[in-house]
Amino acid sequence: MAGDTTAPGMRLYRQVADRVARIIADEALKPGTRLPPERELAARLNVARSTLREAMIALEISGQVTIRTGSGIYVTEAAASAEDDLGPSPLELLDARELIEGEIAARAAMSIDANRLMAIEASIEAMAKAHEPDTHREADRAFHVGLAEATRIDPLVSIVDNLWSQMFSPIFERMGVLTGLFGDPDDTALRHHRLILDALAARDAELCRARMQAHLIDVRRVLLRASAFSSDTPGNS
Amino acid sequence: MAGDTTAPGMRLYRQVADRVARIIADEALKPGTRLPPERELAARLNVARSTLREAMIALEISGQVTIRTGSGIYVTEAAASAEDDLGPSPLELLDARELIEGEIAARAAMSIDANRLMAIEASIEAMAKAHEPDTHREADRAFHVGLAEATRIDPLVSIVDNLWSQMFSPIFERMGVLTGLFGDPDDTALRHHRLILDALAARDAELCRARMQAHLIDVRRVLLRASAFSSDTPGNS
DNA sequence: TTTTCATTTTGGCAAGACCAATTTTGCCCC
DNA sequence: GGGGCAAAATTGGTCTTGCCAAAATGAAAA
Repeated sequence: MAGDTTAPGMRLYRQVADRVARIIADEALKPGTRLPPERELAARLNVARSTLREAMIALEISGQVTIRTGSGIYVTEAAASAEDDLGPSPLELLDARELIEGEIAARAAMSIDANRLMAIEASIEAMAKAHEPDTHREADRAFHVGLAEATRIDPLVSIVDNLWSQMFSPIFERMGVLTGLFGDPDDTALRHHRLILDALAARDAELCRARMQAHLIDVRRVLLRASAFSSDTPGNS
Repeated sequence: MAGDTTAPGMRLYRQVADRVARIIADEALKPGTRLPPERELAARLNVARSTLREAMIALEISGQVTIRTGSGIYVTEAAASAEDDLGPSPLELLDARELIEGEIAARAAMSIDANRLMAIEASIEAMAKAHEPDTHREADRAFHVGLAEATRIDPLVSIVDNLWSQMFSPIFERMGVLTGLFGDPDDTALRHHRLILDALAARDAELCRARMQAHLIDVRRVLLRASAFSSDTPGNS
């Protein structure tokens, strides 16, 4: 995978933006460093200045560089670490999820309605029938997000959704954990989801919280076991 | 030129991007709608095509439009609601904060070290000495974020930080609530922060949670009182 | 009606020119 | 030598023109 970073079909300004971003990362340019002038960069990358310019605007919008009229283009803080940002460690994410989703489960038990209950049940069935990791994972996500939706507190939905997305950051993928979670022999996750659903239907907030926490602790167990096959420890950095 | 929406000092491509975004919002263009061709748009807005092009790339990067070579520029889903997206209602955000920050406080009580404790104490002192709303608000933020940091769970820091940022979305500002919070006669928030600090120093998790929740409930009270002066009710859409 | 293909439309990219903000340079004066 | 100031060089900002390639269009052919 040492090959090109960008597909040849992609528009030039994107390829250029990627290349410049890579230069920043590779040469470990400190925040505040000034990039070569547009004209020079354009010449070096064999593109017109207009194209180079579009690329820089793309980088500016995504917060990687700051353009100062008449002065130059400077790399920002975000850019320096953009490349090797592995995100929070999976275990840390699980810490956060245990703390938050436990409460969400409890709250959901009190505020859930029939429709949400059905939606969550549907996600469980979908997970049971899933033949591929992707489908399985998506159903899993639907369950946890659905629980957040049941609280009727929108910000919580975003938070759970975000935490979930981060679970599949590069480092996590590299550990091959998703397959580990999917390949769990008797699908403990599925069993746990069903247990939570029962508690939810019974409107038992305490039980919900406890079972959700137990579920996430088990995810941690699977996670640790899966990462044992990897040479790296899952600890951050 | 007609009354511009954006400051004249801003670079043209940004002004153009804003104007196009406003057109999309004003005319309520549905996702999938095709915008006029670049040449035509450029002419209508009195800018060069290259500039119009930079603006469209900015919009593309920020996910508001999709550009298809040889076909046209189409508005995406995100764009349609971008303009009138007031974000979650403040009360909803408080719901989320009560649920999450209560647990964070409890957890912080168990994992905080001397340094974090000092940092949090510093934020309280800063808030006490604050003469302007901005300074006061910043110290307030430092307190809540500091608490999250004390848990040593990074994702929680991001979450608290985000929730805090959203508290000051357009709708919230419009309600003049920040001044309301700042102008609180005897600064109840400051008193509450001190109480939480005490519980934190005593490593009393339960007390921490309770006091944090009490604090946020009080914030809600102030919030509601402040919004009473507004014609709009703070309820979500 | 369906298919094919030339035409038109639309975005993609390049090159050159000039303007405006900023930075640098060099000179004058103290 | 040091400080201040103005010209010059540097650098991003914008416009214009030109041509190419992909996609959509519509007429002609099957």
